[in-house]
Amino acid sequence: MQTFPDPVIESTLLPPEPIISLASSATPAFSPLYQQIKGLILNSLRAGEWKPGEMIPSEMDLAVRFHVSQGTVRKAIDELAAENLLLRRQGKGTFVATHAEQQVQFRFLKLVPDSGTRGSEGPAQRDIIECKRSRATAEVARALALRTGDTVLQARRVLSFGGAPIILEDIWLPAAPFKGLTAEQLANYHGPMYALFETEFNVRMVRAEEKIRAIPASAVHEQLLKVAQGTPLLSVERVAYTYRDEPMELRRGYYRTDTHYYQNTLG
Amino acid sequence: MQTFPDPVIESTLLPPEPIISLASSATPAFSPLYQQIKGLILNSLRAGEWKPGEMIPSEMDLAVRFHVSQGTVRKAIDELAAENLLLRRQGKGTFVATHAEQQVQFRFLKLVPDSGTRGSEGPAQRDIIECKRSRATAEVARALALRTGDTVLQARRVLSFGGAPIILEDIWLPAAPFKGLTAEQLANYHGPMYALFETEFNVRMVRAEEKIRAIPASAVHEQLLKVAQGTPLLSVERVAYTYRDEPMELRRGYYRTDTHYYQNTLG
DNA sequence: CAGTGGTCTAGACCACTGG
DNA sequence: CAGTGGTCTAGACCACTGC
Repeated sequence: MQTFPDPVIESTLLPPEPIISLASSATPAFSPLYQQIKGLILNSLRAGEWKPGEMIPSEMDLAVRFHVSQGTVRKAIDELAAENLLLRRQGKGTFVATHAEQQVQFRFLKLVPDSGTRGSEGPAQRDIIECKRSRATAEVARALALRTGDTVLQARRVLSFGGAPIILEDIWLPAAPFKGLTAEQLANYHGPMYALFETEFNVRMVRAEEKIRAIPASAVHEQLLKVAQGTPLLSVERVAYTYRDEPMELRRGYYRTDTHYYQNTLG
Repeated sequence: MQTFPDPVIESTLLPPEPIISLASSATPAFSPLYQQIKGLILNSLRAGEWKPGEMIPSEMDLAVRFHVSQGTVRKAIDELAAENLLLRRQGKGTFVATHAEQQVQFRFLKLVPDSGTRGSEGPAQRDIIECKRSRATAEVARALALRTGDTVLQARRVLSFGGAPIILEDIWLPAAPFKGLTAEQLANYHGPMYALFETEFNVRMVRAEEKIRAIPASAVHEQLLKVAQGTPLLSVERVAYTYRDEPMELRRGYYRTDTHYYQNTLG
């Protein structure tokens, strides 16, 4: 800011924003203005001020609101867009990213068929095998930052592509943030789960960590994935995080890799 | 540029650069100036004007050289840095990224131990098992954009962590770009391969694609990785690319995942 | 202290979208 | 056509590094 006045938030119709400053004194941790703006936008996203799929205010509007230049807002949005939290569309506006869009339907699914491309096998078929409320084991509790014995929602489903069962998934969700979600609801829902979470519970999965191993198929796998016991399967354990970096889902997937492979790009 | 003169390259000590312009007429494909600058910097990298680890000219110097503003050069460098081709260090300069740095030693190796962190097991031990010149099979040729029967360098090695053999790797390199590399040289080299490629052959691996599957251990795996035949292993097939997006290495890795796992982050 | 990258502003104009 | 994001410039100052 230098010779310019500190950006300060005037009272508006919206809840007041924190006062922003460069804190030009000998601060131990210097934080650039655009990072603070990024934080403010993130707060609005967390608070649900703009919902997934909606358009956020224009760069100029935000610049006025935060009392900074358009360029500073722009840099903040740039980073949020790079993290896939926002989506810029030239000539239209900037939108809150969502899992409901067809294009990014399978952004978190890295399994592709040996021949053809992602989706060339037609739409995925999702069959819920089992769905119940249960208690978190120590392992599940650790992954979801819960206490052992806390209530969790548990589901098991099979994903089929081109008619063949390819993936078996066990899913654990903390019960609290998904209050009102019944086992029946889950069992009867056949769309992408992350889209359901967004629209019904204002829970958006933003980032995930996967641990991948090779394991032998068990009797359960034999039955549900139609592979012989002992057949090597890809075990993909995923913990998905929200805007707040809270773990919100544990998912253990078992992938058949005789006709598909897990694709990864190293940059 | 608008009312400013087109940026044009004057004759310098360096080879002349292409003339840059915004091509403001009704061009079918509009390319912003900073993208063109990015391309010019990339060309210099490809040509080896600045070698891995070296510092490139300052933003101001490049702005003068390309007849654009510092901000435009900055945006070009920003993208190259985001792609891990350049490395910015505040107060020092911008450097050509390299695999020789300790910090990014294992940027392409995503296997981590169940307990502890990457490198907590001490330095990796690399044992070359076999190393020879051979002919590209159809499969290898396809992956490396060669013709079947072209000469390739082939190596097999075992990586051990904490004394235990964890990874078996088969590596194929096209012979032409690595002219002068002998099987003996490879066999006696025990550092990170990508660092050797940079310093000795001006070949820098920039990006890689991996296909991951679960496969049963064979007799070879039993012998070299000390696992029972049939034990599920992670099969990681990697094709690594250079600045020019040419495939320069095919690597088939077999990972034990009983004590380690493949870690991946989904953004 | 000079030199580097990093931040911030202000203003102009371009490219794209939709009514 | 107005409104949006996208590009480009010029200039000022800040933060960090090493001599």
